[in-house]
Amino acid sequence: MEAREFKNFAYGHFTKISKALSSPRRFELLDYLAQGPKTVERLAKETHMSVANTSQHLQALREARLVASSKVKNHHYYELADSEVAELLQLTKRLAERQFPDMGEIRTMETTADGAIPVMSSAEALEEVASGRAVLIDVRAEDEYNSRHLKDALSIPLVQLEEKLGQLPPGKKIIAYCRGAYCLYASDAVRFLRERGFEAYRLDEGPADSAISREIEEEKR
Amino acid sequence: MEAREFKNFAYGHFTKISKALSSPRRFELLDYLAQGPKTVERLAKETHMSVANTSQHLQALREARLVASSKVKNHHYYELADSEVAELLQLTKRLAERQFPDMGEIRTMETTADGAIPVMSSAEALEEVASGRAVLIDVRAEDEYNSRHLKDALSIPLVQLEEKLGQLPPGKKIIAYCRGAYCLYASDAVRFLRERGFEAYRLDEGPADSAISREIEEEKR
DNA sequence: TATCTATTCAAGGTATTTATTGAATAGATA
DNA sequence: TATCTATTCAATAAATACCTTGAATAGATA
Repeated sequence: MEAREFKNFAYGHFTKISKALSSPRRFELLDYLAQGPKTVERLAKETHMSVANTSQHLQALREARLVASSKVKNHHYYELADSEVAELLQLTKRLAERQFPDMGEIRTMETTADGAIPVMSSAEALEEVASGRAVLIDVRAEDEYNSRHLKDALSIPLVQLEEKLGQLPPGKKIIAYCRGAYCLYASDAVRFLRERGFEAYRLDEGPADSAISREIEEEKR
Repeated sequence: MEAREFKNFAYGHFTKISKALSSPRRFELLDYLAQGPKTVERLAKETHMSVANTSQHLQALREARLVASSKVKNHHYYELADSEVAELLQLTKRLAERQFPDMGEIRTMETTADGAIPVMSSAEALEEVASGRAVLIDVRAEDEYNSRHLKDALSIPLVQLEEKLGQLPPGKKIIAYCRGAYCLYASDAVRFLRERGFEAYRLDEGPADSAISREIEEEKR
C-alpha cells in the first residue's frame, strides 16, 4: 500500500465519523438516542422530520457505525453503537460552547430573557438535594427515565406534570431536568410550576451530560 | 426565541465543528497541527496540497474555531485553537479504530505485511526504556520535537538519520516514533535501521496521542 | 520605488448532500 | 390468504462543498 493510499484510507475512515455528525438533523437524532433506544417513528415525531428522512439519516449514522439497530416485531430500535459516541457528542458540545461566545451564553440565556427561567448548576443542585432542601424531577418520557436517570430523581413526564402536582412536596425547591441544556422540556416545567407558586429551577445538564452529573450519581437499569 | 429556532441555533453551532472535521484533507491538516504551529506553506508541502487549497481549508477550520492564526513577518502561523481539539481528534480516531475492523487492523498491519515492521506497544516501550535496554528516537522534524516530545527521546529527524547513526548505542533496541500510528516516518526509520543491523521497532503512538504516552511522560518547552 | 514572497480572494465546473415524494418490502394481524 | 403498519428504497431538484486556476493583496527586501 502506497503512502498516499494509506493516508486516504486512514483519514477517509476518520472522517466518516465526523461527516455523519456534521448534519444538524443527525446530531439531534443522536442527542435523542443518548437518552436510550428509540424507534424510527418516535424519533421522527420528536424531531418533527418525515419518517423517510429520519430513516435515511439513521442509515447514514449506521454506516458510520455511530448507531446500531435491532428488530423487535416490526419495529426497528436504534441506539448508540458505543458509549464513546456519547462522549464525542459531549466533547463537541463543550468545544462549541467554549469557542463560540454566543453559544456559551445560551446556557443561561433563559435566565435573562423576559419570563426568566432560573437555572441551577449541577454542583449547587447536588448540595440542595443532599441536604433535603430540594427535590429533583425528571420531566422526560418514562422510558428515558427508565433507561438512565439521575439519582433520587422522581419521574414526572412533562405531559403528566399537572396531574402529578400532588407528588411534589410543598415548601421545597423543585429542580427539573430533561435531556440537557438544549432541551426545552425542563424550562416548560419550571414555568408551569412557578405559575403555581413553586420555587422551581432548571438544571443546567441532563443525564447523558458531563462529569458533574456523574457526581449526582446515575442509576442504570 | 421559538423552540425550532433555538434548536437550529444550537445544533447548527455544534455541527460547525463536525463539518469542519468532516473533510479528510482538513482532518489531516489538524493532525499535523497537533504537532505544533506551522505555516501555510509548510502544511501545503507536507500534505501535498496546493497552497491555495490549503489556505482555503485553513479558513474553514478557523471559522469553525478549531485553529487560530498569528502573523510573524509575512508568515501566518496556524495552531490548534484549544487543547480539546486534539482530544476530539483522538476520540474520533479511537472510535473509528473500534468500530471499523479493517481500521483497527491497520495499526499492526505493517507487522504482518512483507518487509515487516515490528511494532512495540507504548506500555512495553515504557519498560524497555526505563530499564535501559532501549532508546527512544523522535524522527519528526526538529521543531515538532521542540514543541513537544516524549521523555528521554532523542531528536533524530528522518532526513538526518544516516548522518546521526553514530549517536545510536550499538546493542540496544531502538524504538522510533513520529506523529502517530498513521504517520509513516517511523516505519521508514525502522526499515532503514534494520538494514543496518539494529534491532529497531516503531512505537504504536505519537506524542499527541492517548493516555499511555502520558505515562512515558511528555516534556513541553 | 520596484520586486519578491507568502497568503488570500474570486470564479468555475464537478461532485456530493439534502429533503421531498411515492413506490416497494416485510413482518403482524385478521 | 388479504390487509395493515412500520420501515426502507429510489428518484428528483435544490443547495452546498470541493479543487483548480488565475488574479489581488500586503509585507519584506533590494
